[in-house]
Amino acid sequence: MALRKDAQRNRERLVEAARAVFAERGLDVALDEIARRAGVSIGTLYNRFPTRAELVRAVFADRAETVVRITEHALGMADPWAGFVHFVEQVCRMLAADRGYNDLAARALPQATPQHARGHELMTRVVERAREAGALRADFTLSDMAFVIWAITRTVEATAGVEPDAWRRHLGFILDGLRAPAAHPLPVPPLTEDQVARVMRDC
Amino acid sequence: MALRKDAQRNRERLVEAARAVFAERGLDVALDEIARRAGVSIGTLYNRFPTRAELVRAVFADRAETVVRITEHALGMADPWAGFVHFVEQVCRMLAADRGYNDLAARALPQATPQHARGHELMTRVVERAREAGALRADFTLSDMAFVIWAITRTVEATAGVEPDAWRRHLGFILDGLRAPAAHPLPVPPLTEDQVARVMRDC
DNA sequence: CGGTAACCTGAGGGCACCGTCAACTTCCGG
DNA sequence: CCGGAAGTTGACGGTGCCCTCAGGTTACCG
Repeated sequence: MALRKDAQRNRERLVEAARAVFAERGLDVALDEIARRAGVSIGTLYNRFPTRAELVRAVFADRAETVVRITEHALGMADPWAGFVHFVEQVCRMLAADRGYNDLAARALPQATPQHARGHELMTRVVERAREAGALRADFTLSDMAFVIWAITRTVEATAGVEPDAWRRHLGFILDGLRAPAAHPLPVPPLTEDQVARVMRDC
Repeated sequence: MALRKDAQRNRERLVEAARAVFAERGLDVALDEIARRAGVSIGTLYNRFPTRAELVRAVFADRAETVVRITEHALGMADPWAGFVHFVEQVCRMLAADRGYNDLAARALPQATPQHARGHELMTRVVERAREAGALRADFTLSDMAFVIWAITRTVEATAGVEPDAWRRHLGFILDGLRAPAAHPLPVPPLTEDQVARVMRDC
């Protein structure tokens, strides 16, 4: 059962307005501001998206695909380390460009979506390829990517208004710690898949 | 003009209650919960601390001194790098132990206080000593400490409920990126003192 | 002991946001 | 063109927190 034509149009307007408002004000804006910006009543917003999470999911659905494209490009690069760096840099660029996406990543990381499985698999490949080439330190696991993203997320939050490129410096330090020759023994094992899932579930 | 005896007692109760509540629930708890926990009315809380920031300052005033002690201990260590690591580790331990302090560091870092000047000077010495010994990378500045703190802050926030020691692993990666031999050219200059100040002022 | 200034109290108005729903409007198939 | 299903509207009650202030209470000085 498809949506009626006007309902479909309103839905698109809402997503578009939400995209803009989330991007500039973050994920916690009042919903009625989004409705107003979409030229639609607050009731309609709740009709289409009974919960804030559903609206967020609709707005950022395409991001998962973007991440997939980034990983594919990374895997196409000759140098595995360069591919890894490209991947991380591009994802961080997305964070810096959109306060809403930054908020999202700070809480739930890539968020489970249809493409999530594919993105997860490709990310794994990017990481493993760099590790097996001996460029990425051997004790780095996929779940450690969370640390990288979280870290940049906070720096973006803090510095966006003062020096929007500061995260690049921060990422420079991080990457230098991930190269194989830099590795020193770590005091604690990585988070398990299960723990990562639980962290994300706790919103 | 000193406070009346009962007022002084209430003040202490409030700070004590706030310390506990901030620690377990973060800096954004409702103020009336603190008043209730202190066995005092909300009006009294506002009498003593007209603004939330003043209460926060009172609660965490002693932390500045703790940081000073940590730096002094760090400077007493024979190995400059070990001193630097000790300093960073201890500060991060404080973040992990207190959700309120973690929140505070995420926003304003050490917060300007009386001891701030001394703490700032000692921190500078810890950093410079490690750098001049050739252990800490040469392009690391004091303002880059913000990245370290911010990063851990976020990881603590995300993982405190699932794996309270996860930050130690994250810090391991970070420290490996700060050793001199790990250094690769950074794409962007450090934040200036002025920029750091502005970041902190924006709450 | 007063008497006064300092202090405490907690009900209440304000505000911002949430989420609902009965009445109204629009679409669309027949 | 019409009837009903689908969709829209926005006022409204609910919630949680903020902050104030008039009236009652307590400490302290002489």
